[in-house]
Amino acid sequence: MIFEEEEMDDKDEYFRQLYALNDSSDEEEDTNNAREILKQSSRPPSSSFSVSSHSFSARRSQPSKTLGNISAIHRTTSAPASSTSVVRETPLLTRKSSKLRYDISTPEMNQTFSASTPPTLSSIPAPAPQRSVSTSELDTGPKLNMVPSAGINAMLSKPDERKKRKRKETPVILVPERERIFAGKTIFFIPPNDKHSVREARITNAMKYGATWTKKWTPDITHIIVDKEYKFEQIMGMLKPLMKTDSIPQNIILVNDKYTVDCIRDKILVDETQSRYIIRRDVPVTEEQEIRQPAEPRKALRIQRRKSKKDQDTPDDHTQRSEASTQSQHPQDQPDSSPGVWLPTTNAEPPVIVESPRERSPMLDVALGEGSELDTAIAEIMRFGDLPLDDDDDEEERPSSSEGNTDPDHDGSSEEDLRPRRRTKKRKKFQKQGDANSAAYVCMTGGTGITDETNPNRHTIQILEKMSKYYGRMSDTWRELSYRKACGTLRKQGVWICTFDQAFELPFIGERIATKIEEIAITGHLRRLDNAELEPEDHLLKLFLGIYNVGPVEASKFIRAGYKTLDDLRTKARLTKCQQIGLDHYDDFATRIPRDQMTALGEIVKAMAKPIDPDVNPIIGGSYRRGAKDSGDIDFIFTKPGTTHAHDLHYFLSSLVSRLTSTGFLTCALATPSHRRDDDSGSKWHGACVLPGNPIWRRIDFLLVPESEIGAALIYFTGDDIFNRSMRLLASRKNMRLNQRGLYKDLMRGPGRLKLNEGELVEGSDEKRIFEILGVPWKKPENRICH
DNA sequence: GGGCGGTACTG
DNA sequence: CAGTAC
DNA sequence: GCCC
Repeated sequence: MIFEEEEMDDKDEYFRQLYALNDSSDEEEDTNNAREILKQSSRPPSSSFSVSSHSFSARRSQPSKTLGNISAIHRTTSAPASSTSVVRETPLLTRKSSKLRYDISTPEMNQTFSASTPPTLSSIPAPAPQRSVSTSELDTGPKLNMVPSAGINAMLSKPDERKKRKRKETPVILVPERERIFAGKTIFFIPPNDKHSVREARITNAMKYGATWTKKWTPDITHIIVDKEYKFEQIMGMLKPLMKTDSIPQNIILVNDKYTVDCIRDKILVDETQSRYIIRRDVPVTEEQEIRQPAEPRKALRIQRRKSKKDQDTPDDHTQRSEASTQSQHPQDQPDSSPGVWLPTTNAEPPVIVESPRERSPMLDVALGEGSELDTAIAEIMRFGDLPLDDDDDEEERPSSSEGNTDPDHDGSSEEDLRPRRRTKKRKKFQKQGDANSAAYVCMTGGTGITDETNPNRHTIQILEKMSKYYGRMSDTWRELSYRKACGTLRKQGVWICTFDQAFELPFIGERIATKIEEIAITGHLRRLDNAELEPEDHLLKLFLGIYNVGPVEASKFIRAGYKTLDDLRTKARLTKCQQIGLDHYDDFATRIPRDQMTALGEIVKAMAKPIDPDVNPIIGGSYRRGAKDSGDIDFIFTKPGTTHAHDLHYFLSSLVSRLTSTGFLTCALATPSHRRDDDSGSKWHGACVLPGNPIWRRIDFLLVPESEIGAALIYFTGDDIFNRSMRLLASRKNMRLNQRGLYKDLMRGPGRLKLNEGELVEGSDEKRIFEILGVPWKKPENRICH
């Protein structure tokens, strides 16, 4: 399929450049069980592994050890060679400039490529200019070489029309006229293409704000934006032949790539002479270069980014700051519902913003009452000052908030200690800790599953969800969980979370995820994910894990055995009965069930249940009860007044199942209540069913619940997962225990949180009471979507 | 540095 | 008990 | 991964 091919190419190219740029991705040293298992097994078969699998004693003697090792590896080892070697590839960029070639051809060099010609006048209506020109001529040939020695000419994509690769050409949508800070500016980027996604985003953004992008040297260039990898000498080497002079004209602003970012962020053309925009030199500054590239910014701004700002923070600044920051958001993102905030339409843009974004006047803090519109805007600016701008060169930022300083309230008291405490320790509101402090529990706030297109964080969530799933595949349980929780938080935000600080403030979003959120906001990608999904094993894992009853261990075994396709499994692998079914209906089970079909299925079951026992009350749980538009499977809870044991409903279940089976509604059983021990339980039935007229097999679950436990069971079967776990965790923090049977109190836990007793049942039948007792505000099912 | 929900069914 | 699923 |  052509499309995919192209996609691949794009990706390929993307990574090539990515690595070449030495964007030291924040490589985690995470590896994973599955991969490790695979690795282990890829050793020669003679290794101990095969022995252990054959010899009971060997296996017996090792098991825990093996596991221990694995998880140790899992945690601490550096990534597998394969991934590190790729990433660490050294940049080709720092080659000597002496090798620059000056073979710049002159002819049509003077043609501006600005997409749809300069919207020079800010009065131009704003027919979204297409960036088509700029992107249409992606060079596919000898992959564009970003080595400076190749010179600009080589960097320019050849307009050859060989296979024209169409790329999604998202037209640039201009921001409102008055925000077009780059209107009338013509920008020349180095390298002069948009092949690197980060640069592409940068260029697109600039154009959104009114810039004209030129890929060729023209007289009307006003700005040159240079990727940070380039040294001054290299640039001059490249530019001289174009300019035909030895120095850059006075009227052209030469800055590094932080410049546009800052300008857009501050909605103003920032002072380009700041040192942070200077392009570094290889050699100590020789000033025979009379270019307008001040070695030191003339205006010694004391704005040395967040640090200095932080240092000025007074203690009370803290409180205000944190208070404000939980409330304020980027103005343009404020949901109109919030009162007292700055709205884009109210053109109440505080002048202070433009004046001197970075120098906050203490006066302002005083002058503005809380809740004032400016207030939030200012808080925002203050946050900006705190931004870990995208400087990657002097890496090692983000000191991992490791200061043990737990009470931010009175630490700087003695003096403005210069201790660069970067951020008020991530202190989520809630200080009451006598009791389980509630911020940590999603169930307290619930979640609105605003997943639809209206959610401003949709894209970010999608990507983070992929990360979560990826880690799930890798059996990295805890990272998976973390990402899911982060998604839940993000989902609840009414505004677009696009900066590190913004994200970091939120519960369940820490340093690492906040960084990723910012990256996603800026580039639209997450390198870590792009990376991860490139791993070939990952595809297989994904494939095999899709089989019902195949988990990480089995899937790894399959991969280890060399199976590549589902057909391989069909013909070669030994599968359990359930797995066989799962395989046969791989696509079926992967297909979501639309809500109306859920309802239809429900009607069938209910109709069948009625004659068996009219008192039995069937409830559809799961995502359906949460109001989902579609579901992965359908869950039924059967309960009946007066029952106290699931056992009381066994007769019902067996009758129901046999009747539904005979009508052809149920197509198979995957797990049936065990009668092995007749203690109790035996309350669960898993299988598959079909909707008459529809060949797709659907997963269906039945759960028998005595009336006395229905409340707890509803919670359990309504979910979602994260909500449940959080409820249970909360319970356990209160020395209680919540399971699908009920809420128990006075639970004693020993070391290692071993259960010492069962606890005393306090509530099982009333869903709301359980919330109440746990101190959780009642949440309707549709507000329990946290994942 | 240790937590991370708690249970039921299969083989 | 390990593995899987809910 | 995040939180305590």
